[in-house]
Amino acid sequence: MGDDTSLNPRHNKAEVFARLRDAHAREVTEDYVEMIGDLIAEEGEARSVALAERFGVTAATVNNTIKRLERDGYVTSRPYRSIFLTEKGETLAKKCRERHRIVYNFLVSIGVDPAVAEFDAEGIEHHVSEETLRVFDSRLK
Amino acid sequence: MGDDTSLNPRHNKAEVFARLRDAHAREVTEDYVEMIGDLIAEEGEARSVALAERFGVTAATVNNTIKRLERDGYVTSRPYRSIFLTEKGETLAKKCRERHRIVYNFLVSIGVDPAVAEFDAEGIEHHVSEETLRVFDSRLK
DNA sequence: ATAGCAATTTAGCCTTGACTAACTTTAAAA
DNA sequence: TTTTAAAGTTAGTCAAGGCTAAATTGCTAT
Repeated sequence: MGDDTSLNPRHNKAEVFARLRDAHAREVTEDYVEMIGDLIAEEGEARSVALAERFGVTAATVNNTIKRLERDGYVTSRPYRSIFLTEKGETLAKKCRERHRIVYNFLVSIGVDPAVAEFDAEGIEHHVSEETLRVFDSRLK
Repeated sequence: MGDDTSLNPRHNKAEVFARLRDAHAREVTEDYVEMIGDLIAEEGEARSVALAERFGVTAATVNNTIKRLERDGYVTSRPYRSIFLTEKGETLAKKCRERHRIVYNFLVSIGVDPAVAEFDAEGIEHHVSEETLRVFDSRLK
């Protein structure tokens, strides 16, 4: 606040878009830790090949992404071995899973077809603030 | 359908993520045509400097994006002059503005603070399917 | 024990969308 | 009319997130 653009609220959109760009930067990370968590729960371990199949990307792309997640402290991995979540990754995965659940259930509760809700929730979940999430959740009670 | 992954619905997520990636590719385009439309409506013309200020990016970034929008047929522009929407751009802008309005009004209607709703709508609008949008809209009646 | 296949990694390429720095054009003030 | 500031453009860089092709590793069945 205090800059010239804040005088007119109609023109003060830059912050909104800056936060939007931040959200984008986090999306792939969130989707990966969530999926790695799912794979460990469902299949006992998270392998590159399973991530590639579920995201619909190549193994090379998965490899790149896992390196970045490792660099950023969300996962650990050793060459030719499966992938593990760190504490940090585990925490994020849990938060994302819960958020996904709330968004999905909310959409279904207002009458969206479950298949469509699954689709939309995957995109929407990354852009729902804590406050909006609480409103969604309160509507499920 | 018909591929091996479709046998187990839990594992058939690739299509969801492919559509999510498509949505991302369209987001910047949608935000720009919407903003260009707003600027023309509010100020009579859309200049690079105004786009840069409202999105919170540099003039160089705006320039790059406008070139891409021009390549893709959404806008026309001549060097050192203001930017115009084509028919195609106009149509998209109108659709986006309407979608934004519905998402925003829906969030406010369920109790989200207007400032938060403005924030969240900017991210959510790109990930709401036609069907979910209709459900949102029907709830506003 | 090893041959061969599946999984993983590496290398190199592309586009998008961001940046800075330097340059050019336009338009307004002196 | 000239100077100068604002606006726009260009060039070069970077990271993310895709891809293909080729090399390497690990596992399994013979």
